[in-house]
Amino acid sequence: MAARDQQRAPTIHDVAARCGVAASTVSRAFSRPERVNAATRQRILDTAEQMGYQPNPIARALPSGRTRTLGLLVPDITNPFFLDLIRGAERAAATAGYTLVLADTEESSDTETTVVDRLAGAVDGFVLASSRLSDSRLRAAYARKPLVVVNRRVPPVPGVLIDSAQGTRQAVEHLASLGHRRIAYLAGPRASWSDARRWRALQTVARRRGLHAVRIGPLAPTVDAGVAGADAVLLEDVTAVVTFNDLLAIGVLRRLRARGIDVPHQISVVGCDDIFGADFCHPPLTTLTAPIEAAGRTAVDQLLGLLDNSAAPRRDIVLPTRLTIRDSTSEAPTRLRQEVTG
Amino acid sequence: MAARDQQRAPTIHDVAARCGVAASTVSRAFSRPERVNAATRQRILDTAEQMGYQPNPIARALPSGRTRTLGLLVPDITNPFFLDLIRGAERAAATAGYTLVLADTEESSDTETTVVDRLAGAVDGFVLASSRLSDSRLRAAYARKPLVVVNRRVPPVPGVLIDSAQGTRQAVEHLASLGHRRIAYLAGPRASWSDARRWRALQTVARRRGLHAVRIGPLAPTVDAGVAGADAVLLEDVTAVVTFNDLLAIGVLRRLRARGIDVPHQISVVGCDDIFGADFCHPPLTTLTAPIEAAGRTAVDQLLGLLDNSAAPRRDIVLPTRLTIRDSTSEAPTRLRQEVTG
DNA sequence: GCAACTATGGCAACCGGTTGCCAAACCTTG
DNA sequence: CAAGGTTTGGCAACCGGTTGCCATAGTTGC
Repeated sequence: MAARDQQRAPTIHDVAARCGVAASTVSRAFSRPERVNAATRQRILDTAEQMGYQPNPIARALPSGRTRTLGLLVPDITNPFFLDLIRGAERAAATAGYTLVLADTEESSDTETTVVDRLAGAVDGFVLASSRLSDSRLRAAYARKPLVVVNRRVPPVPGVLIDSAQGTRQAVEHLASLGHRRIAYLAGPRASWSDARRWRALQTVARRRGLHAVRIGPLAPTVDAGVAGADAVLLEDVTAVVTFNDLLAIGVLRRLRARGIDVPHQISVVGCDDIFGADFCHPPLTTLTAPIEAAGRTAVDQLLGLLDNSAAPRRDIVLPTRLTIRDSTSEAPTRLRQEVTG
Repeated sequence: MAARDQQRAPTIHDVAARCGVAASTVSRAFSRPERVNAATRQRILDTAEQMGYQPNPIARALPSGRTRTLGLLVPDITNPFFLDLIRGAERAAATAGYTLVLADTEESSDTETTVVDRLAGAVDGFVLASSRLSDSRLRAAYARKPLVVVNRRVPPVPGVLIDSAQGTRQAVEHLASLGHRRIAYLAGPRASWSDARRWRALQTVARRRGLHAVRIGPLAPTVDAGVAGADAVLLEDVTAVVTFNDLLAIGVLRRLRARGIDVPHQISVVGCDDIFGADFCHPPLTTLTAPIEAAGRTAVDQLLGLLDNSAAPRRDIVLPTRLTIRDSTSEAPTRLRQEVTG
């Protein structure tokens, strides 16, 4: 079976020859029906069908400069958070007849730059999720190509933001009403916009409710980091932990369990995102449910809007989170010291 | 900020003009360094660098017919199994300097055909994971384009197979040694190659060990189907369930828990794949660990091998699974009837 | 019956690279 | 110094479509 003999795909010229017309007529039969006689057109369409003609997207893209392809860059495919994001983006792209190119930037700003440069000529625009690029580099990229960022705020680059501030408020009030007085926040990556937002929201509500809040981190947004973070939490005199994301929370649950600490009765844990698994880990995780798939979808829709620049001057789109209460939170233990510090 | 003014990217001609050479010389400066004077070449490279020239991948692909892009089609992005597969494929593609196009075929053979047709001109080859295409359609596609299938055996199309037969044998022997005599198999989709393999392996070992095995299904490979399947399991007089995949197993765990049935002491559960979450569900799942990411990587490597048809006539690559014992299996309950039937 | 208009299809340039072929310039060598 | 060989760079065709412009034929109106 040596060399595979790819039979060359029929081109517009093959169809034209078979029909006895010019290639341009065949082209128009597809793209400008009104410019060609109905009978001729039908004949061309029939022959094309019969020959199995498929327009070559590459050749089509060259003159027009439009590939009907979108690039989605994520810092780490490994993270299930991005699974939902990819899913939403893929759905939206497919619906619009666009193709999605997926790339992992490996949490590296340099890799991200390289990939953007390499792909720039091959896609009509980018969705950069949790970009590690600096603001200025993002703006520079935006000047070259249509671009939407997810979970970054870099005007004038349009962004889709999952805002956990509101959800965080709910989470802290939930904890407060359960009698918790001292809580820890397990922070995410230093550069994360979401992390900053969440910590600020948490602090604000904690102050208003008279709770004491300590920040631990920054940490990588992974299960392993959560395992390590749990030990740090135990050094603090707290009865509840709020984590940057569910991966961290799951790591915390695992470690606390290994150390024989009962969740939620000794320590309550609140995650963020409600990723796959948050509902069946042990105990099922109280978490901030984030519309991740919607974010992916929205980002692509925004990008498509940018592409036909018909669209009005756009602003960031903020999607809210909400608290989902499961079994990893309960009343604060009474046996621990709980003097209110302020 | 009305219409975005995309500054046109510099082309080979712009660089050529700036250097006072012909475009072809610039092209050769990149692709055939030995065909151009070292000094000239350096001058060109410098100007290109300074002008921010990036070769246009589309234009490059047109004459060569090679896009350095691979298409990965999965039946359902929602399934975390494919997350690992995507990850492996993306890594392998990136390593080889290839770009990955991702598409969801929505479990539909027609969608899959459409997507393959649409993408055929834009990619150098396909990886079809758990394809829903018929054998003949797969062979037809293979005649048109380099192609690798995952978890399908359709000679002469090269395949990467995660073979759970060996692992299934281990799983059944594990259950047998724990005293289980009657086990149920929760089957996956009807068209699944893996499902057929597993059921056959399970039956064979069961017979040899004098166990009774019943098959329940076919079922969709989802958590919800597992929830429903659990009830069917309870109608059978069994002490253990082996499921087609972890999603089903997680559904079973959830349902049994809801019905107050203790896993593993009343019923043992064995999953398959060891997806994200299998280690932290409750109880942590005994499962067949499948090298999913390796499968994605291998499939892409196979495909790349096909592309420089240097490669020798290739055969299917079979990757083994192995049993990972966690806490969802234990000794068979003694209070249940256990007469050996057979 | 002729001018003016419309419908239809072909020609050729173009998108941005790649590459076969040729020619000029330079280098060897006897 | 001439003959032959080697370097080096330019020209032009090509990949497979799209599209502006023109020509022809057919239609309409007066």
